[in-house]
Amino acid sequence: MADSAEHPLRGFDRSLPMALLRAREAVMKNFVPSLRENGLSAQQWRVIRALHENAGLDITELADRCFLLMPSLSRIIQNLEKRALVSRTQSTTDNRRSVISITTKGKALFNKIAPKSVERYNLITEKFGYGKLELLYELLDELIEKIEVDEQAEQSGSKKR
Amino acid sequence: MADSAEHPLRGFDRSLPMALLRAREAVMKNFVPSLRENGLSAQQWRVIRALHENAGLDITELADRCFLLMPSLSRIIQNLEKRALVSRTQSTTDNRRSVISITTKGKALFNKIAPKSVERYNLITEKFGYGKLELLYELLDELIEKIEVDEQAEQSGSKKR
DNA sequence: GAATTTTCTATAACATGTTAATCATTTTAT
DNA sequence: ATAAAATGATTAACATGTTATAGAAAATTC
Repeated sequence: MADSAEHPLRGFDRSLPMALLRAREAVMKNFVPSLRENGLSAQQWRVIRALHENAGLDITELADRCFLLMPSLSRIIQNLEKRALVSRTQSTTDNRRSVISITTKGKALFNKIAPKSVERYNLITEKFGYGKLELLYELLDELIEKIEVDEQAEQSGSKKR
Repeated sequence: MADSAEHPLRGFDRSLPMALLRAREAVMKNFVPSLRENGLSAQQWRVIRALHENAGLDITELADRCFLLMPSLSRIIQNLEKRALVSRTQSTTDNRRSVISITTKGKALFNKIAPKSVERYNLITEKFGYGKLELLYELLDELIEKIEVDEQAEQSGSKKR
């Protein structure tokens, strides 16, 4: 048996979700102010970035890449559309589908913000160490992988379907 | 010079905030359903836990421990108060201060949920490995530490006060 | 090919995140 | 002691998270 049955509820501010949340907040503090100066939230920035990498995505695809839920993304797109940072066209092959693209204005904003983000990111890499950062990525990926496998096991196991 | 100036904007779904977010979401999926069955959000559960560990906290202290902003916490307490899971009294030494305590009903709910959370946590520990989990904690703590130092340097440096 | 099911998107309703503003109550400065 | 500043908590206003629901259009089944 593993040494996993004797721990009570962890120190709470030392729980895993809390640790991840704190770390994320600490990282975000490096990026949010510069975004805010340019009138963008972190989520809006994610959308802009995704569309800059690959313009012409339908909303479901965009939600997947940005890790946003559809209702949130739906509102975000409406917002960005009003500001003419993105544009929407209807798919010719599927009338349900909207295709979102970044506009010239959106690209300009991206080009204004991106260098600062790179700079911030490099600063973090420098302070924390490249090796440790890579190790952290690996651990996070592995954590996700192991946990998600678990979910599938539960679905095909205890639950129906 | 470190090897930090040559990276363009990272692959995006491979950015550090995104990796931390994904990991956190994956972890939370293990806890949220059981909380939800008992009518609690993750944030409400944090408050209940904090008060179970130490009843009689003022709201600022509670916000700090739960890593919640005051406006959010203010609303959460109002909600929990309506449901009689926590109670509020006025500080005798400082009339601005509210002191929040967990009620008997709140404790009962805690005792109902806590075992399941422990179980879930142990499962994660088992799947991911105790050593890796500890390593992850260390890395996250160190990341936070290094980044926050950076913030202070900026504050006393380029910005005033 | 009509009925059923699935998919894509949007909306509803409520909780939370986030910045700014407000208000009352200390605390500090003078 | 009074004015000024700081603190504890709430509210306002808006964006997002989250689950459920709805609607239209495709895909599937029969």
